[in-house]
Amino acid sequence: MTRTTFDYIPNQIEGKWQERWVQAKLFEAEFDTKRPKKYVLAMFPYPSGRIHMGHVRNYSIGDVMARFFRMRGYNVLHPMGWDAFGLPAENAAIQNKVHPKKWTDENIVTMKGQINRLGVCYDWRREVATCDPEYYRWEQLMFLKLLKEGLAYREKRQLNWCASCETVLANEEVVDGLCWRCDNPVVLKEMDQWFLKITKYAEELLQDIDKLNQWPDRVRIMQRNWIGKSEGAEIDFQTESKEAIRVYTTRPDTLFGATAIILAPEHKLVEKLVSEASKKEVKAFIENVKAMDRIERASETTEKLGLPIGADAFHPLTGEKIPIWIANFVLTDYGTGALMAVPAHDTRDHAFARKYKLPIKTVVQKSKTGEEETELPFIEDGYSVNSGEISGLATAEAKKKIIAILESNKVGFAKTNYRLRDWGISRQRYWGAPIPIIHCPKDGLVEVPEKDLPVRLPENVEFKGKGGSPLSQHSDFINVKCPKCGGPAKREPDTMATFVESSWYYSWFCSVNHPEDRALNRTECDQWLPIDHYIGGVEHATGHLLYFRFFQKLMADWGWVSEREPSKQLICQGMVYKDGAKMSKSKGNVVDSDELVARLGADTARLFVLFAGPIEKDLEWSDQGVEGCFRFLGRVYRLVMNSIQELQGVKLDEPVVNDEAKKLRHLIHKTVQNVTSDIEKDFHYNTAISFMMELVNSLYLIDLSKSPSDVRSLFKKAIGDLTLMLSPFAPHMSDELWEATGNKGFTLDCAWPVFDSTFAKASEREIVFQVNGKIKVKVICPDGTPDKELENMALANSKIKELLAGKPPKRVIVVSGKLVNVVVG
RNA sequence: GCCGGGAUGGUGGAAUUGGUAGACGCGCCGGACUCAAAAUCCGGUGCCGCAAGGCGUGAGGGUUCAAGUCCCUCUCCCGGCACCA
Repeated sequence: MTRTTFDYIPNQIEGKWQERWVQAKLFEAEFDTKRPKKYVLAMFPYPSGRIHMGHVRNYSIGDVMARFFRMRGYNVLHPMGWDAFGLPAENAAIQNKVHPKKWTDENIVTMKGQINRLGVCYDWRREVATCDPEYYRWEQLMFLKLLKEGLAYREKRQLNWCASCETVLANEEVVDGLCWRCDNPVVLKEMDQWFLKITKYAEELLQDIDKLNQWPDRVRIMQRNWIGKSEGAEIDFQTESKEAIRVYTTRPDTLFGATAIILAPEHKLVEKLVSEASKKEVKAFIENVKAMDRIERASETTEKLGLPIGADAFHPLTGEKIPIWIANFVLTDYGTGALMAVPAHDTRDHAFARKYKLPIKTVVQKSKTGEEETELPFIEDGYSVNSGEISGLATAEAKKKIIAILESNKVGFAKTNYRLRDWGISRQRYWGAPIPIIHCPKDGLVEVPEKDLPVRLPENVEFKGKGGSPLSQHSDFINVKCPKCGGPAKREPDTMATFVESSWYYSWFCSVNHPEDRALNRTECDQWLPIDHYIGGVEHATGHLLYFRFFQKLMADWGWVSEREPSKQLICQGMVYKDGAKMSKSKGNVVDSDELVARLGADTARLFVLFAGPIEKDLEWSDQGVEGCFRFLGRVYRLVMNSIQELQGVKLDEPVVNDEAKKLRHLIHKTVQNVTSDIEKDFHYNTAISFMMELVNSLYLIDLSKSPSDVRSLFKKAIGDLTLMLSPFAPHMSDELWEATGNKGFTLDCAWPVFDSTFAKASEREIVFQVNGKIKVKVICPDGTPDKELENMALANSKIKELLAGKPPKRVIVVSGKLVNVVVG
């Protein structure tokens, strides 16, 4: 049989099918109640310029899912859009004098073209770019709703400020404490900012993590830690001034072991309580701490410094005097900004007490009777001692009881704390959604009336990179009339963080046509949500992936949607590396999607990123590996094309009589079974592909011209099933082969191949005979050979007999269909 | 420091509940085709050994008839958090 007549030339195949798919509106999804739904979503990209291999991998993973589920009979929603606001566009504007909108729009056109050349099956009717006023107007409405509900508020916070550029910098723009653009030192500047009260949902966000059993454990753990729930108590320590110091502790049972009260240097009471004698020293200490930059101060390795302020507090239960200190490691914004130091039962307090010679008082011991020595610091649970009424109680009991005592004395109460902070959304930037607020000298903060939404970004703006955000310098935008009093007022110059846009885009995709009077169409959202499979990088674990859960809960509370969790399953794909480093322009190890597609085709590109390893693991790029995938597709193409002539008129349902045919039938059914289960079971694409390769390798060994009719019939079935199974991975070539083998339509509209488990089961098995666990003999037996028979065969085997040398076996272990292990002494 | 995840041939990676380690791909070696090369097709390929055989899943112990898989100790690598009272 001649096998080199057909060349696999992807360029002649792929563009043609991409056009046909669009013409046929093949990827447009409409909800229908007759079929089960699947919402497959890959995290939408920032339109940075061109897509990179990480995108290719991300979208290929989703595309195979979408196509597979569709062939399996699901109604699949598979949309895509653009996270279009953000800093790089503005930097491009400053550096290259391009308007951010123009820059963004052009990038979207480029990237959309690149994605389409990969043949990804998106329903582009649902596309959204978040910089579209029709999108962000609803976000502005959400902000106003949050404000009304007290879930959006304004507060002073420190920001990175470059005095030279006169601008606020994002954390990632501060490189080693210097401005990334001008290399001048970055300072902290206190400014008013808007916050969203995500902490109100801390408990629900935490509780619901338990429901996300199809999310990777590491992400669930990261979110749990990020929310950081801790249970304890707040306790008041009276002072000589009128005001008590309130501390937070997770170990109220160690109250009797407190030998110092330590305040954050910024604590409000420091000034009131400081003794005349210590004033100067304390002031210097505070100045010193403030001079330290944030990163340095937050570092655990920074030396722990403290200073007594010359005043005492009184133990709430014993009245004992306890010195008040300030220390650099006490945080203002956690708990109450004050703590009781219990040196005997806290590692850090212990070190602090030893350094400054504070008394160390043991109030918890290891064993109830105290016969076992308690090594300090003893931070585990134990039994209270020297603790008045709670002495003798186990830690858990002691906690409960001491809280009851504190509550009855009105000096303390149980308290739950979270490490989760409210979400700061103000950005002193142009390229973002304006915050719909007006500052009126008379009426204060005034909401922009809903009828005036959206607050549009002005287009005629200058980008100098100096003097603050361009919006704050844009007088037409800034100077407005107060909606309340009509007097002169100023518009809020800040825009919203782009994480706000990406917190709800997935629900926008549920509609093709959007209602004019509401953000979302609830019916359509309820039809499609939650996302069934959400695919993206793990770097969003405690950012986007927390924010979008928060927004889903908000939207559910507003009655916009029913579901309280946005995504059932999360898949975090690994990163793409080359030469041991992340692909980046600066390292010069970038592989361009378009170039690859032009040279070897989209199908090869897709196949490689899926075959090179499991989707959740990092992937090392290999040009030779890519070639291998191209070779495989070429092999498939030639196999099918070369068989068309031979298979003319061959029927699919010939009775199977020959052994060779039976073997082939088994192989086909086994392959369908394995490919199907590998895709279904956690999307093991790499092994699914390898099973198809094995099938192809076997088919190549069959010489059709010499084969009986049952083999020819099965061969025809094999290439049909193969074409369909390959369709999600290499859709262009599959459609081409499907047509070439005399079929009509698209493989995506075909049903996924099915297998018969009786044929998928092997008729023969290789049985291993072991002596003391070492493999000695391998024999082929019919499937289902009884254990007893296998045992007899092993014992009768000449080789085994020889090894036993007449000794009687001590034990014989038979594992059905697998092995016989003969144990001798 | 704490919390996760890893370590398998020359290489990317496979291995249901403990039951034939190394599927599939790459690379390499050989063969066919060709004047020749490329492409293609076929075969071989964990290590040591001529062979019989032995040794092999980061290191060392253990449990078991049987361990990549379970338990203990350790080394190294990657990721997250980083004084959270």
